[in-house]
Formats: sequence, C-alpha cells, structure tokens
Amino acid sequence: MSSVAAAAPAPPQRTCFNTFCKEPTKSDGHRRRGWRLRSGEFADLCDRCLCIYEQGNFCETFHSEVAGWRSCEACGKRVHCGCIVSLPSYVLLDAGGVDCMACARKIFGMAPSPVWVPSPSMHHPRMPTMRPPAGTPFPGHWRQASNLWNTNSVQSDLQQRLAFEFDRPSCSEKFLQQVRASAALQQHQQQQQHAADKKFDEMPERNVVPAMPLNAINPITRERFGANGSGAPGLDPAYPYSIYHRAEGGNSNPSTNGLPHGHHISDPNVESHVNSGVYRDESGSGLPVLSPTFQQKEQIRVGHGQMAGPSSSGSPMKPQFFSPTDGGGVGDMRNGTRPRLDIRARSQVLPRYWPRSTGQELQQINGEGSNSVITPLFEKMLSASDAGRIGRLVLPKKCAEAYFPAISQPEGLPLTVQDASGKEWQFQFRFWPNNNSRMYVLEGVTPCIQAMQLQAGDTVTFSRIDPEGKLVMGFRKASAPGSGESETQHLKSSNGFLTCPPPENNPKISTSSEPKEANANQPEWSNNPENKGSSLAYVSQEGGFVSLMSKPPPPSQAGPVKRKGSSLGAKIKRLKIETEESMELKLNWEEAQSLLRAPSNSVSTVTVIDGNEFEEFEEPPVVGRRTYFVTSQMGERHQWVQCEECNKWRKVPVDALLNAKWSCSQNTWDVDRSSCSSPAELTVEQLAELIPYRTGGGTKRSKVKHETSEAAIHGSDGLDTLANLAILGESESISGSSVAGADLPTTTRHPRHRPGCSCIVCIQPPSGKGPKHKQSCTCNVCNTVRRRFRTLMMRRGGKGQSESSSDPPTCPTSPTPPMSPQPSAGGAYVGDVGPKGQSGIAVDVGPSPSPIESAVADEGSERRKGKVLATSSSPLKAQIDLNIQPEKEEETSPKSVTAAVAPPVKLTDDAPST
DNA sequence: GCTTCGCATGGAA
DNA sequence: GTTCCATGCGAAG
Repeated sequence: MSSVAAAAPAPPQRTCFNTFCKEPTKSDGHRRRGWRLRSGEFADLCDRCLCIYEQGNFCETFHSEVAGWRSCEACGKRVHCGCIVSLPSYVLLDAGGVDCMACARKIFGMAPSPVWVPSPSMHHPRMPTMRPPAGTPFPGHWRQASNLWNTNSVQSDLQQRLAFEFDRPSCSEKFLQQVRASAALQQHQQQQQHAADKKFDEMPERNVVPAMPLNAINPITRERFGANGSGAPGLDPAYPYSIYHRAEGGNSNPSTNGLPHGHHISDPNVESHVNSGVYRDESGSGLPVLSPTFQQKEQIRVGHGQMAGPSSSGSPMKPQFFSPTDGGGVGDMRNGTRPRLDIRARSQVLPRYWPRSTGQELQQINGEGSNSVITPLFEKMLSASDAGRIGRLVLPKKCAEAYFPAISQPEGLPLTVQDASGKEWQFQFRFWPNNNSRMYVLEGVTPCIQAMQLQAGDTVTFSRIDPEGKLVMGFRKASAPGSGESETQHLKSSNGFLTCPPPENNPKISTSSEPKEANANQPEWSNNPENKGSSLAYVSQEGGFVSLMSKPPPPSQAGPVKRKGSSLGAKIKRLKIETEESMELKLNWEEAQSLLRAPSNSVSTVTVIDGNEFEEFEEPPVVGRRTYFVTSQMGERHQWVQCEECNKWRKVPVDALLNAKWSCSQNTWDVDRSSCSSPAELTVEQLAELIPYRTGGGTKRSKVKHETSEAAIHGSDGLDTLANLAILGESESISGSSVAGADLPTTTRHPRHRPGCSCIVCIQPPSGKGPKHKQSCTCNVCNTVRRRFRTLMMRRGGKGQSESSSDPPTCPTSPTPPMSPQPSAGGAYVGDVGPKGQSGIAVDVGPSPSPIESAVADEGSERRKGKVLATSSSPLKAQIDLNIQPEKEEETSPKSVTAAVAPPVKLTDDAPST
C-alpha cells in the first residue's frame, strides 16, 4: 500500500506530499496541486512530482519499491495497484489480474456495446470495473475506481459516508476523490468487509434491482461527458461508466470475482442482455437479482453525480435512489414539480419500502428496446385500507416526500401514473396534517387497484422512467413466485409486469376507471381467481375476511385479516422473510390447514368463481379436531377424539395434535384401535359421562348425564364446551369466541358489560380488545382470576371429601398431572363413571384457557358448586354469582392459600390449537 | 342509509 | 419519547 495514500489527511506542510520525495513545495501561492484529499484540499506536490503525476507516472517513479505492484495480464507491464495515484492506471479483470490502462483500452475498445453482467450469485455480485469516458484525458477528471469496485471493502463504507454528499450537484468529483482516498484503505478493510458482505448476502433486501439502464443512454451522463469523442474505437459515450466484462474464457471463479464460467461478451446470454437491455440472474431463477451492494454501485455508475447514497446510519444496506433529474436539472417530472433533493428523506426510507422490482418487471415497464432508464423508487404492501374501497393508498411519508412532487397544500395535486400496460391513471397526491406531520395518500386508486386485482397483502411498486420522468405503478401479487400457483390463468407471475395482460385484453380486469362494485363487495380473497384451491373462508363480523380452508397468502405477504385492534396485519406486513422462510411457513400453514374446520353452527355460503367453489362462513373457523381432555384419578391425562368415519371415540395422548378430519386410521397411538372396525373403548354412556353436554341447548350438567347420543356429543366443539362449562347451570351458553373475547351474550343474571361493575365479566375488555395475558400478567383480570381460583380451592377444600382431593388445578399444559380428580382451568368435574370404571374424572376441553376463560370457568365451577351440587353427584355443584364483586371476594379470601394458578394462556383465533 | 372526506387514535417501530 | 401509519370514526354531502 502506498504511503501516499495512507497519509490521506494532508497535514500542513511545505514539503512535497509524496513522502518518497520530501522535496519542498513552492510557497508562492501557486502550489502544484495533485490529487484531491479527503479534506477537500489537494496534495501539495513539488514541481517534479506534479509533473510526473500529471503524466501518470507517479507510481512508477515513486512507488516502484512499494508492495502492490502487479503485472499487466496483457503486456506484462508493471502496474502499481493500491495507491491513490495508481487508480486510473489499471483495470481489474474479471478473472483476476489487472490490465494496464493501455491494454485495457485496446481490449475493451474492441468489445461490442458495453454490457454489464450481474453476478450469477447475488451473494457475490460482480464488481464492475470501469473505463474512462471516451476522450477523457488521462489521468484527468476521470478516475478509475476499479479498486473500489473490485472489493466490497471500500464501497459500502464509502458510500455510506458519501451518500449524502453525492446526491448534491458537483459531488461527483468529491466522491471520486473520496474513492481515491479510500482505495488505500481497502486492504485493511477486506476482512471486515468480507464479513459485511456475508451479512449483505443474508439480508432479505438483497434482491434489489437498481436503477438500471436498459440500453439506456442517460441524458445526464451524456451531457456531462459529451458525445463520442475520439476515444477508443467502439466506445459509446453514452456509457461513460459502462462496465466491461472481459471475455476471459471459462476460468472465472465466482469465488474470486463473482463471474460464472462463460460469462463473456460472446456468451449468448450476454448477447441477449445486450440486445434486450436486460440483465438477468444466471443462477437459474430467471430473475435478475442484484445485491443492494451492486445496486449502489450501479447507481453510482449510472447516476454519476446524482446518486443518493446510503445514509450514514451505519446500515450498509440502505439503498438510495436517484433520478437523472435530481440535481441535473433535466427532465422535470411529468407531474409538474421537480423532485426535491431531500436526500435525507430518501436515506430514511424504511427498508420495507425498498424496491425489489425484478429486472423483468422493469423491462416490462420499459418495453423492449426502450432507451429509458427505470428507477425503482419504492414499493408498499397494500394494507386493508389501501386495498379497500376507500380508494386511498397511504404512502410512506419518506417515500412520498422523496419521490413525489412536493406539495404544500393538503389538496395536493393530480398525479399521473402509468401502469405496466401503459394505461395512465390519475391519482390525487395529497396529504393530511397528522400529529404535526403529514400523512400522504394517493386518492382515487380504487380503479387501478381493482384493475390490477390487488388486495391486501399485494404489493404495489412505484418506479420512474427517465428521462420522461413518468411514474410507473406496478404490482406484485402476494402469491409471488414460489407459491406454486403457476397454474393460475393470469397474473401467474404475480406481478404487474409479466403476464398480466392489458386490461382490455383481460376480461377479468376492468378497464373502467370506475370502481367495480361487485368486485368490491366480494370477499377479496375468495373472489380472487388467484386463489385457486381455496375452498373455505369466512367473513368476520368486523368486515375482515379470513381464509379458512383456503390457501392464504404467504404469511410474509398476507394481508391483514383483522382490522383495528389486531396488530397481526402490521406484524405480517413488516415481517421480512426470505423465500426459504416463507416456504417453511407455508408448510407450517399447510399443517395448520388440516387443523381448521368449519364452525359447526355456521351456515356457509358457496360462491363459485372460475369453477372453484368457495365456501364462506360468517363465523371464525374451529381449529383442529375437537378433543376432550380427560384426567383420570391416577393422574393419567389423555384426549378423547371421535373418529370422523365411524364416530367411535378413541383415546389419544394428551399432546396429540389432531387434524380436523381425524379417523381411526390415524390412531397411531393405539394400534388395536387404529381401525374403524375396532370396538370402542368406552360405551356411549361412559362417554356421556366424560363429555360435557351439548352446546347451545341450555342443558345443564344433569341433562348431560342423560344425554347418551353421540350426536349430542358431537354437537359440542371444544370451545363451545369450554364456554358452557364455564357457566354450567346457566340457561344460556357462551360461544367459544365469546369466552375468549368476553363478548358475552346477555344473561339473565348479568348484563353485558355493565358499566362500573367489577365482576369478572365486566372487568374484561370488550371483545377482541385488551392485552393478551401472559403467565406473569398481573392485570386486574388475571389477579382476579387467581384470587377466585384460590377462593374456589378454599371453598372446595372446606367441603366434603370429593372436594378435599381438589389439588392445584391442572390444565392441558400443566407439566405435573394431578393425581386426583380436580377441576382444571376451564374444566369440570364429571361423574363417577369414567373410562374403565374409573371414577372422578376431570375433563378438560379443547385448548388451554386464558385467565379470562379460566375465570369464567371458575365462576362456572363455583356456580356449579352452589347450584348443581344438590342434584348431582358431581363435586362441581356450587354456583357463583356473576355479579360478585372481586374486591369483596378478596376480602374473604384466605391469604394463606397458595393454590397454583392455571397458566394464563391467551386463546386467540389465529393460534391453532386442538 | 350510503359514500366520501378529513381528522383522530393508537399500535408498532 | 417520537414518528409513522393503519384504520377508526364522525361530519358532511
């Protein structure tokens, strides 16, 4: 490494900046300025050094003994690689080695139109080398930055540091100076950068395609560097920074230079790139993928002097976007207002809005052979609000301020956006004042959204075509490639650029700018032919649409299924996952899929769309096969599940997760009863003792005892049973969801959410709201639950022998099974008849109850104690008044009770359980 | 009663 | 604590 470069910060001195020289410099006020230093000043050189430097012989003269000399692969000439002065004197070759600039000119000058080829592996993108613009005097203004690009080391750091600066006019030179100054640091940084690169590669945002020239002539670069001069033959002045890939045969080593075998200019693939202006990934994906690292480089390349570099936040990945119009003063945006040069805002664009447009998408925008430059600006996953009928697309503030015209009035201005088919849409770009800030929206997007058949979870992309300055809106369906839905009739590529025919050619896509009410009224998911294979879904009461048996979007892209009150949508939206991860989730979902079934009491509506039946339910799905948890006197816990085919009840392990469609053949735990022909383990009567009464019938415990039909058993699913257990003895029942959400129906004993009441019902938040309760939760509800359980235990302990065996409660998740009959949280005692004559069986039903559920259950238990005891042998005969005041109860609760508390487990709709 | 508009709210980052 | 933004919601048409 050159000591010259290492001594980048120029100290005030009177001697030649070249430490090998030490000649005094002139102090006549006319210093001989060499290269620019980081400080912005110039290396102060003596006359001799300056002269040599200007001739490009600085290294050869003064650094000949310094490490870093290499031989030109072509002519063998010694070239000093590393010092700041040597930067323009060589070109790094793709296959390794260097060419001196003279040879590089000869070799590359014979090449066809310049092309740059991305790495076959986005993990190791090819670092482009550069050549000077034709006619640029060497080593004049142009500075080769091959060192910079050859390694990732300097690049990220440098771009971070220079990002902001570079987007300003006249920063290019500064940038290049920085490049030169930083080149000396690269060797020290390589190790660190290697790790950083690895980190890059692991980042999901790596699949980013930069602003790309598609056979493009960047007007700015053309302007800056002039028309084709007298440079090397074949050099296109339109590509002053074009990246050359030297045909090196098949000796490329991706590990060393990121290029695959055969990636040379004669490669048909490469040729096609040249012809089409498309670069693409050769890794087999067929999609052009570039790392952000590459993107940044390419921005530098194309947008020389216009790049909005990454922020200095420390993130090496934050891509920045530029426009040839930015700072160049050319090509004002079509919509009237020049883009602002709010680079800070741009640098603050959140990663989730970073564009991930593929080259194919961009090509579709641009069209074959177009000379325009596509600049992906940002993208956004549509929220339910965005995709809804309101017609407002909330724009990320930073993106709006960075890429859309500046607006000072809330009314904003109309914005013409072109879609992939060339159709132009008129939106209103405006904002609302919001918390001393602004909230930017695009209004009137409904027609466009509908034309694209977009829904929540899909992604809209915004790009810009330069030099026209057109805004282009594309989209990407949530069922993106890899979802295995290639069989769909259209939009199979799941983006707005590939296979979505123009609306006029696609009867499924409205060409009207008027909202399609019919479509809008349809449940989005089921209405979307994209979702073939979907078969079951329900519309939530809140208006949210929940796919049930249907195939939902990947979790990473699924639109929110709940509206306000649920953070699921936002979480999902912000979840950045890689394809592999999404596949994992997909598989998990498929597993979970088998746990879903339609609610028993819900009437479905069948809609036929494109020959596919979609069954919709008004009620949320029931998750998993209904089972009944039973604990014997011996503490043995297991589940009872009914075979779907033969209706026989089978005993399965307590931890078994059963499909909604479970049959004896899946009884792998009991081979003797793994067939429907095997006899039942228990008689129906015995089962009736085990299984609580049916739902919704207003039946009481005593009634259950006389209920002997399996249909009766079947009529109650886990949640319903849980709820009914909770208020056993009441004439009303509570649905499972009501239990979870405390959306209790009106009872004769307690009004729904009576204001001011502190009972266990009223202290709960309204349905679907309120915090989730963890085991350590000390909220009022949970504390009340605990209190009441202690009370219950104490009361039970004070009663007869049956209660005396009421040990700490058990629950399905309890690690220590009880050794005696006991009520579990949400469970209930049943009679003395149990499997194989066992008595004192505690029954848990379904999922682990939440504290709220436990509370209700406990209250039900208490009520049972008081009310049912007199008429039943069940230990749960007491009754509790829902109007009980917890405070008063607390006063009467013994302090010494240390009964275990059922682990609070929040039961949510989206949590699969059995 | 429906839709649209504008702002407010609150969860998440 | 601040900012963003998804969405609720009331007012107006």
